Amino acid sequence: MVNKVKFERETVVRLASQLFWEKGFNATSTRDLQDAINMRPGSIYSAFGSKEGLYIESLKNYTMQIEDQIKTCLLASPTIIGGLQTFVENVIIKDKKNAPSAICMLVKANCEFADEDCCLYSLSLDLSDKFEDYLSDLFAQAIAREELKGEVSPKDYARFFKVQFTGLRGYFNRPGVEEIAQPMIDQMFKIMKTL
Amino acid sequence: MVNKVKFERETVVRLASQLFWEKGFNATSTRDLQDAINMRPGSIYSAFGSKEGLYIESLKNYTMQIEDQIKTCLLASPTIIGGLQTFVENVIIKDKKNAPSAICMLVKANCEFADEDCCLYSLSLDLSDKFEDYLSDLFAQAIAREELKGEVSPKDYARFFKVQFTGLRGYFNRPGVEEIAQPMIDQMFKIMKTL
DNA sequence: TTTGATTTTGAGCGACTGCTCAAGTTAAAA
DNA sequence: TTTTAACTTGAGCAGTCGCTCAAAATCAAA
Repeated sequence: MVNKVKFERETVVRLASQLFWEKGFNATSTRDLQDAINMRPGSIYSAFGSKEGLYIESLKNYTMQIEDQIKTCLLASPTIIGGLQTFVENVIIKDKKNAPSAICMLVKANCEFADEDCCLYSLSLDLSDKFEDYLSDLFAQAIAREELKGEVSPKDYARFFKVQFTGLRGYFNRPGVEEIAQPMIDQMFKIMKTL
Repeated sequence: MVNKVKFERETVVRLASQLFWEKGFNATSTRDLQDAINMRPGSIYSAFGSKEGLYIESLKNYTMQIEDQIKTCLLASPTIIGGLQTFVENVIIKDKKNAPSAICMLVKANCEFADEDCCLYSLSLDLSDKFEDYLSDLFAQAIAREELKGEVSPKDYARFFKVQFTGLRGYFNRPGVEEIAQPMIDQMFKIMKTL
């Protein structure tokens, strides 16, 4: 090889991810992306093939980051449910100031792509399924550790978690409701333990 | 007056509403709209001022239709909570086949417009607030009729309802999970009664 | 029937879109 | 130092966008 790429793929994808997360796929122009990731069209298209290609990699990267964030919370908590609650609090309360949007990028993707044949729509479903599976595993462990009663299946806990988490993030996607976030998260976990 | 408009404003706005709801604001081109509402650019722009103007009227119309739908359910039910549950079941289960999207158009709007200065973003917040107020009134009545315990404020019930409803609609925005909708809605209302 | 204010039409403008590719730059290997 | 394959650059293409406006069509009133 006589020459190497000059950009760091991971860094570039994270930057693109931030922009796509904030503005959505359609409202992000390739010029916006050029500025955000500091690459010219030729380089972008040789590295990612298309705007869609870059979006795909951005969305996968986003999902990976979410799972990493959960893993970090789990390591810092003696219980799985406690770790999950910290994660939810971090996302809804702590990160809110800096995050590109209060709403999950996966949910935004699922909202934006109406056509069921659209490959970005199916990608959002695939990643969402994988995330649900990951959550199911966690809840299975939580049941095994007797953190939860287990009268309900791990899958049902995962579904409940996703519905609550998505609903809450949507509700808090606006200014001036910060003070009620903590009690609503407390309520979510209190209810979960009674399922 | 020497000449009258030939289109029916209500019909046109409903048609536009369907298209905007399905595809979102950015992904709906003025050509798409022309075809959907059967009007030429000149007529559209003299009647609505801009694509944004038509969207604003469409979103307001959508919100009005939702409240009408709730009112219909309330009239057919002896209790307020029963009427609300029928409404939720209609939206999530019955309407799913025909509706442009499983996700509320207001939520889609709130997702799509990232810029806080964007007037469509503030509109989505305004309409969402009004809907929450409408729900609060309903829950206040439900408490007065002793359908709910009332240890929690009407506003808190409204918030709970919105979070659950939005979360559920997001979860069911995909094929192949139809059979678990009813139990999840039952769960939502069961939990609400214990608040 | 004629008039004339009003509405409808659609060709097409300027701006912007995603993307291409020839020319320029880079740096390891010869 | 020269060579050369790989990478970067950015002018610019073809297509689409939101929107305008002169001309045609409409129809109640005169």
